[in-house]
Amino acid sequence: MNSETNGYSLEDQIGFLLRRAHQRHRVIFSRVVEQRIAPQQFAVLAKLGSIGPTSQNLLGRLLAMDAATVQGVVERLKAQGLVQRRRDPADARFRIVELTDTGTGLLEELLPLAGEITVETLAPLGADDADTLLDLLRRISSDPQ
Amino acid sequence: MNSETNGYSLEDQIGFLLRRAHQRHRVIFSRVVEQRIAPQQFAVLAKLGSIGPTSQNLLGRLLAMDAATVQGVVERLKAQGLVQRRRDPADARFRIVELTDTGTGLLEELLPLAGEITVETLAPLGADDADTLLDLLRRISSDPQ
DNA sequence: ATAGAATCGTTTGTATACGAACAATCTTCC
DNA sequence: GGAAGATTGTTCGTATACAAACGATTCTAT
Repeated sequence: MNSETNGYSLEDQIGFLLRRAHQRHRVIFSRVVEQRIAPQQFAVLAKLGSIGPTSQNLLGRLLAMDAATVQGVVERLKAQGLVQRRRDPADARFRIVELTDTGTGLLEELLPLAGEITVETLAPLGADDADTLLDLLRRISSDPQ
Repeated sequence: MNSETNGYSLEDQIGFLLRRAHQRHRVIFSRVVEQRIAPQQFAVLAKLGSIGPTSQNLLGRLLAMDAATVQGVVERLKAQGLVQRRRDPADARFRIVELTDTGTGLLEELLPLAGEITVETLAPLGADDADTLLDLLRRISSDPQ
């Protein structure tokens, strides 16, 4: 089996291209925020900043993160003192996650940089193509049937 | 700070959309191959199938994987008996990775399914839009400056 | 020939991701 | 009011991903 005997080209598969694009994004993210925070950790801070204190599970759903994954992300944020957790008095199952003052401070510092990350990642494209790409990605970002 | 006081929308950021699209792809991949192999493990098998025995590092470069990452992927493939490793007699630094018969067999079984994964992932789009998406992704998949 | 640079691969530490099993809690519904 | 079922969050196991430090080996320039 070799390249002559099959027509499969890894480099043309959507999975490979998504992975590459994501890699590029991570590098840019990391550089722009100067390694001060990891991407998903920032996503949690941003979401908390826009909707306020929330249960961990809802947070996960809003950010498209697995319950086990949010757990880890929130845990790491807590270890850095950026968020805190408390039980919901009305329902002891819930754990309300909220920004600390430190977390709010960092978020306010980083928010202005966030748009820059998308712009830089899309830099090889013109404005129209960039919009098209975002639109097409939105259309395939729904859950599979 | 809340949604009224800042114009940042996480859901419109390229990183979030790439992540979501990648998630969708993983789910489809996993279902189509019936959990018989992980995505990057399949990528290694496919690459070995098309170019033959290769050093681990070159394999990584061709697949856009970090040296440490390929190491792990190859290790797991080896544990399953799908590839084997030997030293390059000409240069003792290199470790040549090659498919075993079992690995070749599995690859031949799965290759026909591979195209299906891309097709299903792109299913929400028409043929033209799908081509456009692949093209746009290719253009932002290069390494950042 | 040899010191210094470069390359290859490994290991360690950190950060996602997700399936599966589980305890605690809450809701439903008889 | 109590059993059955649903929901929330945790833990465990596995699979990427990548930075950084490292040992072994090879190359390069003198």
